[in-house]
Amino acid sequence: MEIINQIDEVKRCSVQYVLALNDTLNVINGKWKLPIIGSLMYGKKRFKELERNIDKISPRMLSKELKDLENNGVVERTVYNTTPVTVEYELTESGKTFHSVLDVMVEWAVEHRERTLEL
Amino acid sequence: MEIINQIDEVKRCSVQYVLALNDTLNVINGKWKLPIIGSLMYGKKRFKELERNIDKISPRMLSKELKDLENNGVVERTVYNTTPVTVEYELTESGKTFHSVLDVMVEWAVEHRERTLEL
DNA sequence: CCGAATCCCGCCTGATACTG
DNA sequence: CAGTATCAGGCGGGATTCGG
Repeated sequence: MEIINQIDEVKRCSVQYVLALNDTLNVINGKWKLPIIGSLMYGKKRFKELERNIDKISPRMLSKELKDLENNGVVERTVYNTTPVTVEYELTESGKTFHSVLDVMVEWAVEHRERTLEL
Repeated sequence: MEIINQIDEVKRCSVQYVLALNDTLNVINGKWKLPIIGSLMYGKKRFKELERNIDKISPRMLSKELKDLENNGVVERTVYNTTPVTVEYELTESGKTFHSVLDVMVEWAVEHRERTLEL
């Protein structure tokens, strides 16, 4: 058991660990990434729909954040040749599984609150 | 199964969920929180030790971030009446369990890389 | 409709110096 | 040692305008 913990600590210390952690942080960072992901959890949406769904976001920010998420492989963008053009955004498979990360974050916070209030 | 997923979605939509998520985000945000937590994972440390351990952090930032983490119940501060004063920082119980959140973030990132490279 | 380009501001952060 | 004080710079992000 002791040796197991040491192995885990080594793993946690590795460069790979830190790099992977950064990947996840990049999906989270900024003010709008999570609201966008949250909105897309319910299915594909168009640009304007997202803009309406997410409170107070400007098209500039929405565009920038969507591009980030696309580069990170979390969101997929599809353009349809209609006039005017229609663009749809949806979560990739990885994007869909991201809720598991969020769930753990929430779980920790809830337990943390209980532990903190106990004092 | 379908009904279960709906319950989960409702849960994820609730105000409580978002608030808890924010709690966790506050523990993560900024450039220095995770390095500090990581450094304290190996045991209690004094201010100067942390400053030496964490690359390029200024005392100003270290002080501020430690104060944040203390307010969030993740770090505990102990002052000893020596001359000159000795101050030790250590993770609270919640702080120690936080690695479980980090592990899940890393796990997601690793799987995400595999899925993305497959294409 | 779907953005790109531009301008601008606040605050977060870094650097440096100083105190109990 | 363990921080605080002060100033300056950069960058995230808001507002607005314009183009395909």
